[in-house]
Amino acid sequence: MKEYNHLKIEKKIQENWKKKEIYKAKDFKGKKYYSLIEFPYPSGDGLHVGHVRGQVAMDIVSRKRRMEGYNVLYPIGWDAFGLPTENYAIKTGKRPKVITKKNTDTFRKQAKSLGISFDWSREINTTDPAYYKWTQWIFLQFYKKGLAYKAEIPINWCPRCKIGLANEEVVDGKCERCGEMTERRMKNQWMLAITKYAERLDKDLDLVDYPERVKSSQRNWIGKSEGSEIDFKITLPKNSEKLLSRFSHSNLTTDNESNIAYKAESTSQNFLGVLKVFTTRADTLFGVTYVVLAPEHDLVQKLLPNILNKNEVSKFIDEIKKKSELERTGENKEKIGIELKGIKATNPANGEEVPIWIADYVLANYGTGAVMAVPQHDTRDRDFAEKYNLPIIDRPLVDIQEITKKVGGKMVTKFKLRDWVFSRQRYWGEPIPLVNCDKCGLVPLSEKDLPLKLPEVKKYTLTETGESPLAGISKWVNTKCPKCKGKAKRETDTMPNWAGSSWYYLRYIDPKNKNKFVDPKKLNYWSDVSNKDLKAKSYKLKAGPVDWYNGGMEHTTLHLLYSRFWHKFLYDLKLVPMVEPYKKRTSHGMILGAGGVKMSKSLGNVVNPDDIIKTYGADTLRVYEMFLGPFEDGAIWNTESIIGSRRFIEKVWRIGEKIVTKQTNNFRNCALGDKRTGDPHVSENCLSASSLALKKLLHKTIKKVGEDIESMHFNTAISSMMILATEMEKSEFINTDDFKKFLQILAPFAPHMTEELYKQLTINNYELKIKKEKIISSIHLSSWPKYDENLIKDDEVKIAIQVNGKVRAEIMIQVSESEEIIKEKALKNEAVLRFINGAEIRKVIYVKNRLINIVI
RNA sequence: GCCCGAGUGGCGGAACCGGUAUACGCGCACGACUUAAAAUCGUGUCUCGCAAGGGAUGUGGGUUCGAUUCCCACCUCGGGCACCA
Repeated sequence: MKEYNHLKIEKKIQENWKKKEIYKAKDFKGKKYYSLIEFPYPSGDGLHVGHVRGQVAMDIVSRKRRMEGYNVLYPIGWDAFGLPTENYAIKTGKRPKVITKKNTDTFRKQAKSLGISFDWSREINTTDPAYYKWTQWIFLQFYKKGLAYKAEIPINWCPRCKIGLANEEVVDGKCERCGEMTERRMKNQWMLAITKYAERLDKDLDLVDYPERVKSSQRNWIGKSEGSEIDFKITLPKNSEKLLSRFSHSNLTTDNESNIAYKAESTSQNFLGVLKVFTTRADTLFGVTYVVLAPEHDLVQKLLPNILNKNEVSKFIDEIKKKSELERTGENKEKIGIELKGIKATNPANGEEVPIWIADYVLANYGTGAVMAVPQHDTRDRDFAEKYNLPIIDRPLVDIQEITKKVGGKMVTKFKLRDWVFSRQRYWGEPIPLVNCDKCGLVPLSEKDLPLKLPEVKKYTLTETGESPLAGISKWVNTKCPKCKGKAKRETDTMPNWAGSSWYYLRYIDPKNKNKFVDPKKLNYWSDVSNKDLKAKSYKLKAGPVDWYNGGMEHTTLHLLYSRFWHKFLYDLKLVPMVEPYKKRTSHGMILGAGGVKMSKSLGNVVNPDDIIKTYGADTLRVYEMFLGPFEDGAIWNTESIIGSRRFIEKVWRIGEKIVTKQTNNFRNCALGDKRTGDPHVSENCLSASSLALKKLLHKTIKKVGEDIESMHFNTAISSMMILATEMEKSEFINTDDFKKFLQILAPFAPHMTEELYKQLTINNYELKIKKEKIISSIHLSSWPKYDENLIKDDEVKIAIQVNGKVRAEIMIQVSESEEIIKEKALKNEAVLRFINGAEIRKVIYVKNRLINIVI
């Protein structure tokens, strides 16, 4: 045994793992555990230290589960469709497929060099036709159920590049490439009706174990709110003089029968329509002084003939429509609007006629696209009222439910969530598998024609009209209708990069299946659904197949929500057994560069894991990243501190070396066993006080590390192992079995070094030679050590003695000693007496095994 | 503006359920080993004070025998959402 050479050891151990396939998950074998990380986008920059953090954390969990006897599925794949690859292809002329191949090769090599225990036999790639066949297939199921539909919606249009941009490509309202301000333009887009699942996506968060911040962020995004829908009748103004006088003299009663009666009057020939508003504050109905419609509201066009200032209004609407989302909703944007002159709305609560306005601060796609304005209670309405000199009146509040009922409205639930814009005018994505037939209209491809492969193109840039590059390949576009065999054209849009990642966790279960997206039997196994469960149907309102899913906070409202939506849809089609895909979700914080800034190429502060592995080794990098700080928080990278983790690894190595070369006294040489600890190898005689203390410390550490891994407190787990290593190195006597237990709990963190030492120790273990036991193949398949309850209890503890809450002395006590005796001891203590100084003792508080507080 | 999260040494951070604040690591200083250096090991390292002792967990209050922990107000930073009626 020689000096610790991480390069040699790690290479050797990794080759051995590969040969023996020890991380392969086997279907239908024993109790399963499914741990998952978000599969990375294989960018040209290679693996980031941030990826490493998440992969290592779940690797630790997965390794511990294996040692606990679970059949663990810890898979990996590539979320490879996406813009950076496509942009790189445009710039270099290289084929996206080739770029992706190169990048995934790099990522794979890097993950392997980190010693992550992925099951490489299940690797998937979203750009592989064998994979996206099923992405397209699921899309067609959405289509068949009417949940995938086409709609004219506004997109971000860059007037200089003459292309439509995805929201991700618009930065501060400007085109990411040329910096031109983008405009809104109407375009026919594919949509997925996620809003149909809004209620369930909100409610079912109760069924899963997600961090509170993730749940609240999703709930925020879904934006459920309960309110009232109330109708305002629109009429030509009548009795305007009478109304004005009413307005100024009306008393402040809230329960006004004559006002309600007034409602009937308005159903005259002046009636023009009904304006439905949504409000969460129906209680303020008596404070309404005007109503506002979104400029895009359908009713506006219908009312136009009756509006006196229709030219001005039309002009106003045109201007608003041209504006981008940012211009319209940007920060501190001043609200603009225009009154629809010549018509009035009637407040159903008191029959008052109020003016009707349209304004940019009312959104067409939320609620009913119209609001009742109560400047007294709403700051936005107040701003607007002040600007346009609209009345602001104060009226008493009434009961929401009561008033809603009284005015003939109803209580409703609304969501902020909007349907998902599912098409991209891009090349590097899954083609949408439908054709437009002149005769039959939109026709989906049949399953046997899937996958609809992405064709090769010469240019990846968009066409002149802003369509996908696919639109330029007439050979591909012009096809036959699957239904009537007549002429048809393919859809040329592709899916967003969120498509492939919405169901990938299911494919890992059965990655090579050619006939189904996943085999239901395998899915049931990996979801822990037994035949018995199937009969009882008790499993449905649970989450699975994934037991533990770790990923970044940045995916909380997009990927995580989208994949929950797809899963629920598949559940409704009876294709997956449970309503939720992920039982438990955790999120890690970002790793930042020095000074707490994001790592970026332009700042030159990007840390390449390859360099760290080369210099310090994968084990050191793994320990370092886990030791950085609390896993769920962000962390600041500091290359200078890595040395601490390396020292720790080397320290453990030195202890191992000492044992292997027999430079230490080993309890094993003592005969008989130890009755107290039940360890057959340890004799009572050999167990000196110091070595018993070491044994106790070991068992406490086993307990702590086990618990800390479960709660992802990796930093404190490592800290406790550092303490143990220091104590072991100091100790004259080290029990080989005890040291092996230490190696086992360290193994998930530093899998290479511990594997090597474990092997060395096993080979050198003379008892095993005597027993002719088989040499254990890998520490990672050994059993997670159990701690001894008796050994984690202390017989003696140090407690503090406080006088008036201040620590004045410390004493050792036996745990078995009674409270009275301990208090007596404390009151006799010299230092304590000095502070009491004859004063009257009012109270003595004893906290078991902690402290005594004497109040004087 | 709203919703989360967080403020502890020179730095990253510990502290269970309200019970000895500053574990562990980095850095720094000194010492041992060495011809020397590196590595390693040891000692020290919040602050004021010679000491006895006092003061410190963003700030100011409160509850309590006792508060980093609970409550109220405020300040700062990070993240998310943002004209959502």
